[in-house]
Order: sequence, then structure tokens, then C-alpha cells
Amino acid sequence: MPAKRSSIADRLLAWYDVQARALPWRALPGTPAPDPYRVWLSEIMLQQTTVATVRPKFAAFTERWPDFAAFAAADDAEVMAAWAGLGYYARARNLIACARAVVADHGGRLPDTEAELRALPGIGDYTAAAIAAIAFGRRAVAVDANVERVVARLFAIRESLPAARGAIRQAAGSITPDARAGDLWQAMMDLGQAICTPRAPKCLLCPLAQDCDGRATGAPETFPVKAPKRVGPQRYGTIFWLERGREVLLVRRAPKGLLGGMRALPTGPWEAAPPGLAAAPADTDWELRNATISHVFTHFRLICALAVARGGAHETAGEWWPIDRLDEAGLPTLFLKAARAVRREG
DNA sequence: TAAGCGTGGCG
DNA sequence: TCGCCAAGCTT
Repeated sequence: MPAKRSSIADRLLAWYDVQARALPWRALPGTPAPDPYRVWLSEIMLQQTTVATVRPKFAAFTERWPDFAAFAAADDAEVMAAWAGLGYYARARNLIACARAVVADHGGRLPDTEAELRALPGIGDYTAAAIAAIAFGRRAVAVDANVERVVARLFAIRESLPAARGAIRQAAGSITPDARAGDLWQAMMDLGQAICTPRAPKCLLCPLAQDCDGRATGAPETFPVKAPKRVGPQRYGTIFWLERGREVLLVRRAPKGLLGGMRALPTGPWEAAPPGLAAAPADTDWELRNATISHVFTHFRLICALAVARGGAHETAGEWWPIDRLDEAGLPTLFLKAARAVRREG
């Protein structure tokens, strides 16, 4: 390995030995490797999700389901409800499927090779490499958004994403040490979170400043170059609040697609124009409220009207849920916003 | 390859 | 207020 390449790993690992963040799923340098179950769970939770958001959910999940056997035996609805608020709900569905595959096909233990990990539900290239390196000490190359940014800057890679992925991956491989690869990637994540940040990197604090071609250009923040993002459309919908006594009607959304498998308030279609009372869950006197609920999803912005009906017994498909225990239903954020609006307006 | 898929924080 | 961004995966 060229001298510059090996010195990057050495410098970063030395920095990590001193600066590593203490995290509930992480073994600090010099301590035994962490429980693969905890590494797996944390890696899935951390996909596109910040450490601050994951912390309390990780604590709740590991307390309730401490290992693969417990998780594989969990009730689907309980897992989905526990995941509520984390977003990207396919992760929760895949989590269940993965735990059951681990128990059924791997004797209750996570396999320790990248290829076998990659074959499990919800585990892609990055997560397979991260688990192999962090939990099993393999020399795997785990390229997440942090590593992508740090490496693109270190080597001043001018090709734009996503086309640059190949070059970045190759550069990352070139600095991967035979030992402590897992620590190197975790170090890059800490570095990317605290120092090599997207907008205004703190190069004066960076242990790799002397190695960094991007810094040498005078504009490290311009790496990696990204293709312009397409702006999402605006869509309109209606959220239905149907009360019976002190209960409200909830439904279970279709198993796949947006908010798939989650408990929810009934909604109509989400379209380019406000759908009004189309697809109402009951034929009754709906009161359309003035308040609207706006919510931003990854690829579109949603503005929902709120339709409220109270009193009388309605024959509807769904689940009547106590209003004063709505926080236990595991509703995605969109519906929590609607519930708050109803509470506000009475 | 590109699109679909949540949410909260930050500048 | 708004756009960007985050320990990505699936189809």
C-alpha cells in the first residue's frame, strides 16, 4: 500500500482512539466487538436517520427484544407501532423478516460474511459491509454518505454523484486497513458528523487535513459534486376523523407503499387537486375543517384537509381506538399532526 | 438507473 | 420559511 494511503488510515484510527463517540451499540476502541444483534439493529435504524433520533428507539427495542430469538417471536403489529416515527417503514417490515430468517436459516446467529448478510431482507451493500467489519472484524468496505463525502474530499473526486460511486468505492478500498476496518468506517462517520460536514467543514480540526486534496483546492465543501435534485410535486388529500363515544376509527394501511403496514387515520386518495370527501370511511355528515395539515415526504409535499364526524354508531371496517390512548397506537407523524389539529380545534 | 420511500434538525 | 441532509434498500 502506498505510504500516503496507509497513513490516512493510521491517522484516522489514532484520532478515533481518542475521539470516538460513546454510543449504545458501539464497542469503544480496545474493547471486545459488540453483540452482532445490536450492530444489526442499530445499522438498520441508522439508515438515513440521525443518531439523536435513533438513540431512544434503540434503547426501547433492545429492552423489549434483547436478541434475535425474542425479535423473531415478536408480534408484527407491536414492532410496527414501536417503529412509528422513525420513518421508512419498509425497514421495520424487513427487520421482522430478517430476524425470522436468521432464526430459521442461520440457527439464530447472524452470518459473518458479507455475501450471506447481503442476502438477508433489508441488508444492502453498505449494511452488509458495515456489519461484517464492525461485528465480525472483516476487511469490508462500508461506504455510506459520510464515507462518500470524506473520501470524495480526500481525493478531490470531481465526477458527480451517483456516477462517482465507483471511483469513491475504489478510493475507499485503497485506504482500507487489514485490521480495524470497522473502526475506520466508524471513525469516518464521526468525522463526517462533527468535522467533515456537508456545508462548512472544520478543516482546522481535521486529523486528515494534510492528506486532503479537496482542502488543497481551497473549496473542500464543493465535494462530492451532486446532480441537481428534481423538485417533488404537491398533492392534496383528506384525513377523516370519525368518533364513536370516546373512540376514533383507525385503519391498517396496505402492507406496501407509502406508510405501508402502519396503523393510520382513514384517508382518501392523494391527488393533484383536493379530493374532498371522496373515499370517506362512512356515509355520514362530515364537517370539513378550516385547518389543513401539511407534510413533506421524500418525493412530494402533501396538504390534507381534515374531515370530522361525531356521534352515532357507524358500520365501518377498521379498529375503534380510545382517543385518550392515541399515543399508544403507533401512528406515523402525518396522523399525529391531524390528531393534534382535532384536539386544538375541539 | 431511477424512482419510491419518512422524518427532524439545521443554516 | 425553505431547501438540504442523514450509518440506504428495494424494485
